[in-house]
Amino acid sequence: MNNFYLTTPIYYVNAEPHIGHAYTTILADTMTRFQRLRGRLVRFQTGTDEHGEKIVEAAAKQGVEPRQYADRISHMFAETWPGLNIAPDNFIRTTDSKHVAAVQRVLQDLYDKGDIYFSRYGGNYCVGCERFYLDRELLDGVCPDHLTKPVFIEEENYFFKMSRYQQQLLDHIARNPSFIRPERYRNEVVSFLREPLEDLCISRPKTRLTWGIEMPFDNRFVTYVWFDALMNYLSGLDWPDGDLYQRFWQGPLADAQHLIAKDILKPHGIYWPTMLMAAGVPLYSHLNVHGYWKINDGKMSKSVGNVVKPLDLSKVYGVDPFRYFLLREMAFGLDASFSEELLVERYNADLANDLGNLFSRVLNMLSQYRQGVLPAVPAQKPPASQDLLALREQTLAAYQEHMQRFEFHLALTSLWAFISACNKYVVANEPWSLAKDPAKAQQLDAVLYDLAQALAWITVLLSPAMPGVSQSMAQALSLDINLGLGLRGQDMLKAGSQLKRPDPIFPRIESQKVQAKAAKAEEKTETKSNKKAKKEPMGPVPVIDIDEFARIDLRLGKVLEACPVEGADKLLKLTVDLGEEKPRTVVSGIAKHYNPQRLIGMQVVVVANLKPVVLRGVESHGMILAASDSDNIKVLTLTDSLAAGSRVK
RNA sequence: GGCGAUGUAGCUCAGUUGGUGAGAGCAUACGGCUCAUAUCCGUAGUGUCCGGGGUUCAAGUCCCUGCAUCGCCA
Repeated sequence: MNNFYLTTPIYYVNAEPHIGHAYTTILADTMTRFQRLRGRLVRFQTGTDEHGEKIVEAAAKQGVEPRQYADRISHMFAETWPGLNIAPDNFIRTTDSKHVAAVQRVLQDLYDKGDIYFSRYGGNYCVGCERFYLDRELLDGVCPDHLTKPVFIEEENYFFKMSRYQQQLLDHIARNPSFIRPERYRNEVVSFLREPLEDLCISRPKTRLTWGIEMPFDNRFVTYVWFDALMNYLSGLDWPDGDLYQRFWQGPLADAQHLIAKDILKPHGIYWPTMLMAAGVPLYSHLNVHGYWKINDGKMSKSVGNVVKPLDLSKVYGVDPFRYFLLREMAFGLDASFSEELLVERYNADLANDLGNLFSRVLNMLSQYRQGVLPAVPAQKPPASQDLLALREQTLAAYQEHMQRFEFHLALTSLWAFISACNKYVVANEPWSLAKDPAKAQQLDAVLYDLAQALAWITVLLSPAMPGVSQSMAQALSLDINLGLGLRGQDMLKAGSQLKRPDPIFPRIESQKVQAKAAKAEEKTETKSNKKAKKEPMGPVPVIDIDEFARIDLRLGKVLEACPVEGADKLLKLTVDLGEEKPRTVVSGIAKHYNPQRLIGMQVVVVANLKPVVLRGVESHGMILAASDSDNIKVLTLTDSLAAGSRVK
């Protein structure tokens, strides 16, 4: 079982990516990074589901073809993932020709085999719901959702003989208790399977729907939802003949798993396995099911929610802390609440205080007492050293066990117990006291050695959840994170290597600031209606400390291009080199005071970590500093020249 | 309406097959340290284990019922 295949659902393109999509995909990314760390061959697939009536409607609303519409939203999904440090190996679309071919192939096979049949049936059809209702489902003869009377429609369609595989599936689940996990979801499926299954309607006549995959044996119909959507897991592996299919699904080393949210349990826990049985394809090994994020919880959504969507919080607090929060806060399988407040709490307690501070204090002591050079392997270890090592091994075992079961929150909890033990280890040994007594130099060496090795080890175990941050941690430690040695419990840092003392990796978020932020947002929405009211009087500016100032990333930039913004008399669109891969676009309100030509080549100071904003249709990534009095605006510049991107403070 | 899940300290959750005083983290209060991002370490509390009824020597843990929240209903 060395080849690990993990999929997310393919996301329906009737909505833009939101926190639910992000959560599933971040979990999958974390899991696949973990499996890679263990040395397994890994394939991680996500993608988009693009057919169906809703897409036709949505496209029509925007006056475009379904294909065009699907392209646009699908790209939106594909482009969201790298921004969240998510790196899928494959992005599949149900409009891909190879997917269409695979769907038609399986439909033809099952039709030939007699598992798909044609049948006429009549029923109460609710136009609003686009579905048929059984008599017992109706409320006093009307649709329970729309409260309208359904129309009786008689229609012919194709059906999949799902009922034929019901018992076989029950047997399979009985033999493989963790086929569907956590347990609660297996129970749900099993209890559903105790009732007789009805066959699955898998087609729509083209008179009602054309945006779909045509039935290979009847061109009057397209296939509806299930075969189209679920088959992506196989078509993405070039089923039936591809090497990938062999390696990741059918072969003896294959371990294929799905990850879904609980709302699509039935299609994945019942339809999909029975479809696989019918097609003679082996079943996946595990269906992993997670819960829902409740967003409208507490004040946050009211005060800040208008301004900040959950996904935008990743930009405010950092992608990796955002990932950590999602992984740690939700007990896998259960529902959880999402709010900015909870995110900040988690960030400060776990990341800033426990981990960030440990990292900082250890590297700082190494730097102060040993010039950042890692001491040699100590001949004599302090008594608590063995305990720390034992805990490390214990933690490693627990961490791996939980990760294998998708219990991310427990894996991280166990890692944090070790981080906490490291902090206790510092206090117990008091390196600052040892440093004052030259006779205790060896003891000090031993303590620092243990702590540095612990940090390296933490860095590795953290890397699946926080790939970006652990990369910079590794850099400070001169650690090659890709060695994967962390999982073997050995010391990874070489004695004598030079460690750096980095800036705080998780600067603490001041809660007062958060409150102030929320208050500001509230104020903003309130004053929006009476915009004209007044300009804010310049009251006394509150005193801030150096840390607060340090949160503003000021950089030296060189203006490459400058031109007016159409339809705005005050704005200039500037292209500024900040020493990054690509120059940035920055919009500045100085058009009345500067001729664009004069700005080109000028060195300016840019607020580099300002939240991007769209001004007159131009997206601005930063702000140019300028001084102004009642009549004039003057851009800040340098009399000498320095490299673009230099830090200003 | 049908099926299912959940309801344990202010918050988020653990509590194995019913059995020694009901736990953890965060938040709160107090004390200690000073290497560190006003961080870390230690100590302290609080709970009609959703309500009601039942089984049992013994129930947060099993049964019935009510309430609340959530999901699914092809």
